[in-house]
Amino acid sequence: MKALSERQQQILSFIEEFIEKHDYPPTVRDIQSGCGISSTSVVSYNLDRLKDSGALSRDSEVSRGLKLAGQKSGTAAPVGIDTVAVPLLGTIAAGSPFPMPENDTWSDLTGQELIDLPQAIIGPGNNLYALKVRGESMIDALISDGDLVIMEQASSVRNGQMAAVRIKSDNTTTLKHFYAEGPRTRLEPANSQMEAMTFNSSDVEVISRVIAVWRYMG
Amino acid sequence: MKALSERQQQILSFIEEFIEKHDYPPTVRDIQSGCGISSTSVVSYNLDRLKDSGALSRDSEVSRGLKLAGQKSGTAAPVGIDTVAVPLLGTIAAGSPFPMPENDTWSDLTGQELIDLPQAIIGPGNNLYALKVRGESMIDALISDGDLVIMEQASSVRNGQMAAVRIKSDNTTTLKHFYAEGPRTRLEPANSQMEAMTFNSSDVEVISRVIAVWRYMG
DNA sequence: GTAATTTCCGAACATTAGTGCGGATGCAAT
DNA sequence: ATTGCATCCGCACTAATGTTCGGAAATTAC
Repeated sequence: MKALSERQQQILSFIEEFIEKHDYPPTVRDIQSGCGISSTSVVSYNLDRLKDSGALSRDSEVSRGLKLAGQKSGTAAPVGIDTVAVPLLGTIAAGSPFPMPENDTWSDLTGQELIDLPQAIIGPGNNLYALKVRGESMIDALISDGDLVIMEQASSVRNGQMAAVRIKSDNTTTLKHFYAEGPRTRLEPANSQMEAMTFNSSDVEVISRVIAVWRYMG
Repeated sequence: MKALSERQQQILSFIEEFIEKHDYPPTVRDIQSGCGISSTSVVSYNLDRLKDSGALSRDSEVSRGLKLAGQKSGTAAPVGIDTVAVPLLGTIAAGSPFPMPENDTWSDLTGQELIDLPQAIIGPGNNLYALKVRGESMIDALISDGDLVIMEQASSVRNGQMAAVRIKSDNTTTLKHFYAEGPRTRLEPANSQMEAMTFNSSDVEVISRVIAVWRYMG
């Protein structure tokens, strides 16, 4: 098999980088400008060559219809791990309204930041999102300023799980361990040195389940 | 709490299947026919909703400019992110000797559990390792039972950083914020409601720098 | 009930994007 | 030189694709 030309190598690695960055393949014209090529037909030509050589597969007449084949031998392919992209929806601070995925206030977030986390440490979970903690208002949940809280949208949780719950009568939201005990609901801080509180179950609304906490101090 | 509509769920799972099958996201019209929708504008409308809810991110005016959030990224697509493999060296509990990387030869990590973490959230760092916390002995460092502590081997740290330090006279090891103040060294709990302690600097030995804490509650 | 909101429809419209073609350029073998 | 081949150029053409808008239908709120 004929070796790939310099241009083809260039295009190939551009495609790779592009996919890594955007999660979808580039268009012919993306490649054109990205590789400093003066005509789309040159890209088209080289893509055909790359397809012939088996370096990628291509769906005709389909925009971005590119699929990279396995890495060429010699380049040490980093072992890909399953990751989950979690959107960082904003910050949570004492007194501020608790951000929720469907909250309109956050709807027009442009360039929503996504945090990639390994599936292995996140576990299963569907509507995940992350919030950055501001202030020390959740110190009794062992969560401090700057922490990143990973949450899962949920309207109910099992006993013992930590959740973001809203006390309707206070209109306050806190993170506590949740225990439904019939008509009453007990909320227990993570710091067991502090006392639990109980409320009427109808006064407690579960907003989200806390999946994990990430604290970075580097 | 408002959940995604049936149609939005349908679209979401179609996108997921499509990416799994093709390695690139679908077009608006792919979704239209795939979900039996009679107008592209309906798809457009619901995609905007899904974007608002954070279920996906979208590049405007870009064909197939979709990226799922909170879902597994396509399995076939090697969208590798930079990861760091951190060895889990053991557990740390009150009273037990503090495990150190010196105890294990770095080259012989067979059988050691490795934890993959994205480089992006770990930051730089050389001799990283992880310890699992057992017990509540570090509650005053805002670290509780089951937490995973990411550490970097270091014999000195900057003031204010959290470190694993050994008090030689006690032969105890704790995690505290470290402040070198000349002949004396002050160790401050993360929980600022608790009091700091000072020791003779010669009595304090820095073992490791605390990089991050991961608490999983799912 | 009415009103407000959400969702859907249909049909354009405006870009975006893949393809084709004639002709150049460069290079190596003849 | 001349041929053959691979690559590149510019341009146009067509298909693919995202967007918009008025209005209808369904749903929810009051």
